[in-house]
Amino acid sequence: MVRPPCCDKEGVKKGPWTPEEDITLVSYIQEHGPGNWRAVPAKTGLQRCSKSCRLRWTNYLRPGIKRGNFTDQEEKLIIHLQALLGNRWAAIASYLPERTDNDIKNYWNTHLKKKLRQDGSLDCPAGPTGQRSASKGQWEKRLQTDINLAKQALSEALSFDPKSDKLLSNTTTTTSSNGENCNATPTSPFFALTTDNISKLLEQWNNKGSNSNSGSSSIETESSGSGSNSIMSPQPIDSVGLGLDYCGPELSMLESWLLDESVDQDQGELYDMSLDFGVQF
DNA sequence: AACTCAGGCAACCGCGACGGG
DNA sequence: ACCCGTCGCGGTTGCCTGAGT
Repeated sequence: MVRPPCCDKEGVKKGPWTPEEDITLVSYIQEHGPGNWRAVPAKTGLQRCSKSCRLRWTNYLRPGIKRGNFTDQEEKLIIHLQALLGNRWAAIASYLPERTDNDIKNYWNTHLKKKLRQDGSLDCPAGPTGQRSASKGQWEKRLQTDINLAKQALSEALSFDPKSDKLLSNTTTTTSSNGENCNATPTSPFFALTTDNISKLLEQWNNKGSNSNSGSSSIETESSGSGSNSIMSPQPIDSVGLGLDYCGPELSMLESWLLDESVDQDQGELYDMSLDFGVQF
């Protein structure tokens, strides 16, 4: 059975989004929250398929997306998570809540691949899938190496340096792609600033948000009317005043394991630090 | 100034997973 | 248990822009 493409209908627009379409989509999501993408084109009158709407929101319009250059720490984290997880960009993106999986994927394909190749550290397809041909012993050996590298990178990437790492400083609460609360640097280039209209629209949104969430500013979402979408309900985690809100998902078995191992290897400071950030294991 | 080419990025496509009926 | 609709993800494409000639 061949499934027809979802966007194969007549009258479904493709290609770059216009500022007007962005405004329409943002307005709708502001009112109803993200989700039920199937209904979005019908309810908004947008000549776009549901997938296109979702993609536009998650990759471009969603609050909290940080655009622009990747920091060294982000880069390190991506490199080693890629070594560990392979091309599971969504999983990798969950560690970088301000970046979209598409952004990370693009950055990997356009910058890091090249860089690693030049360094000679990308001599074979990265990730577990690229190592299937190796003998089991070799594969395990390499996997262990990758794991160790990933642990080290995670440790480095989570090291808090307020001077050098803007990612971790002076953050503002907003939301991540997975619906968890996260932060955007107020100074970072904002999303969808293609027109003043969008800027104004979002400003209004923010103002409305600040009415219901005291102490917040700049880019920030508000609770949706229904309250059914957690993505619209900022809940800052930062309780220690470090200026860092860990906004990714709760640490998975992977991180727990990595961090446990780090402790075993006399890297207890990472564990301590993570506790400082209010991260639960 | 005009043209070519390569890089970067937004968007699309297709497949698999998942949940409801 | 099965079917169908929807969503999410990863791979790929194609357009735009800036650098080089």
